[in-house]
Amino acid sequence: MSIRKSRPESGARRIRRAAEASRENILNAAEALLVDQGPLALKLAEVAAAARVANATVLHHFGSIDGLHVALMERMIDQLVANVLAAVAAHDKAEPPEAALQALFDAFETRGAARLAAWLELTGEWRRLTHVKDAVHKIVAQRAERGDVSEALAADMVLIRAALAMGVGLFGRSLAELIGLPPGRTRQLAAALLRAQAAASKPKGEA
Amino acid sequence: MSIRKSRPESGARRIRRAAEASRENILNAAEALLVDQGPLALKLAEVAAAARVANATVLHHFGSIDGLHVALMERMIDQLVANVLAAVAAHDKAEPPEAALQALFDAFETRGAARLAAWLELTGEWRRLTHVKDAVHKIVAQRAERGDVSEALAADMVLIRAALAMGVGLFGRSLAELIGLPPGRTRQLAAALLRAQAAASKPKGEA
DNA sequence: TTTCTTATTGACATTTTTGTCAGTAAAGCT
DNA sequence: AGCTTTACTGACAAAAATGTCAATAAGAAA
Repeated sequence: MSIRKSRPESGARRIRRAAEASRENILNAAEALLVDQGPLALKLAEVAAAARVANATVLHHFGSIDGLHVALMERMIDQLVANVLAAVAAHDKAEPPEAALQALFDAFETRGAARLAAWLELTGEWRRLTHVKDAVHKIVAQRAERGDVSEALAADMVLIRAALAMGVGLFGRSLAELIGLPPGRTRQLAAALLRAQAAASKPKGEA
Repeated sequence: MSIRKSRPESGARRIRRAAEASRENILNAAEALLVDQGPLALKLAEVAAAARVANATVLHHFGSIDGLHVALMERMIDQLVANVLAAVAAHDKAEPPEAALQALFDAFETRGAARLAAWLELTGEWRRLTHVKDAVHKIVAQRAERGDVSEALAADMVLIRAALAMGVGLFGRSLAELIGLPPGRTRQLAAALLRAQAAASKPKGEA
């Protein structure tokens, strides 16, 4: 009477990946969930279902649901930082401000980077991720170097642009929809804002 | 043996409020939790404890935890809208742009209005709250009227300013802290940005 | 093939969170 | 005072979410 069923009898043959590949698979599913359903969708069962593995598999690889959260945050932060650095690097080259601005906004809007940031802020989790602080400093340093400006000015630039880009990336689409304007309108306006400032700072530089 | 304890015997005398006052009390506690611990802290038990009532009392007044969430969102939205409208109204009077800008940023930063917005965005809940759409239209209309500009221009102004103010309100403090600048720096820079634009739009108006 | 490692899983256990209900008591009314 | 209404509560039930574990099986190595 205490005999376990010896065969799963579910037709699907079991998939076995390398540990790293499996982690990637799960993180991809989790990221997709976060991006288009919000942080509340990051339940163990939902992630497992989206990744098409058993709940226990997720726990096997990440230890706990919190472990998954942290791993996901770190991966997304790394992606975001790489994109932002690329945007900054692109800034000094051909010097078409448009392209660099687009790249910057893209970095914060694609794949829910802004949503990640919002999540980090709401939960206060970013304080525990050393990732974040290092990344920010790296960006400031690179902007100072590439843009050939003082550290202080670079810090200001990063600060205001990041705040603006996050606001646009997180709320831009929804706000435009609410007001009845096309989805890309917010980005246009934001870019115009930065251009106006750049133009004004040529005669006399502030911020 | 099936006798219930007939006396609660807990020394504290039971507090009985008018229904409306009780709802307010609970909403206040919930709002405080949301603001300084994030949406994840909005559990039934935590809210009840913060409001110093029993779990069942919360359910009695709001039906379910979701009911509480909706009620809280609506109340916070109303507060935010009132503040923004006041800021817009203040704009045409004495015409010190500084004061109006400060009021605008205050509206999005105080009492976690920006955090509310982020929560609404992340969960997608704002689509179900007719509150939001009405409020936005009211703001656009009032800006067009008070600022004596076209509807289209007013819409653009509201769009970009809201996005900026939300970005600043939500991430401003944390970003400044990360970069190593004083907490109010983000607001200063944002105000400077808007001023630069206003200056540039005098000769030829765009956005 | 046989052996070995370990990714994978279902069944189960535990914890957390939400919801129900009958009974209690505080305030207004007659 | 008694009566009525209903805010309030503890005890309990139900549901949801997380975590444990022993058994299974896929792939690589021997």
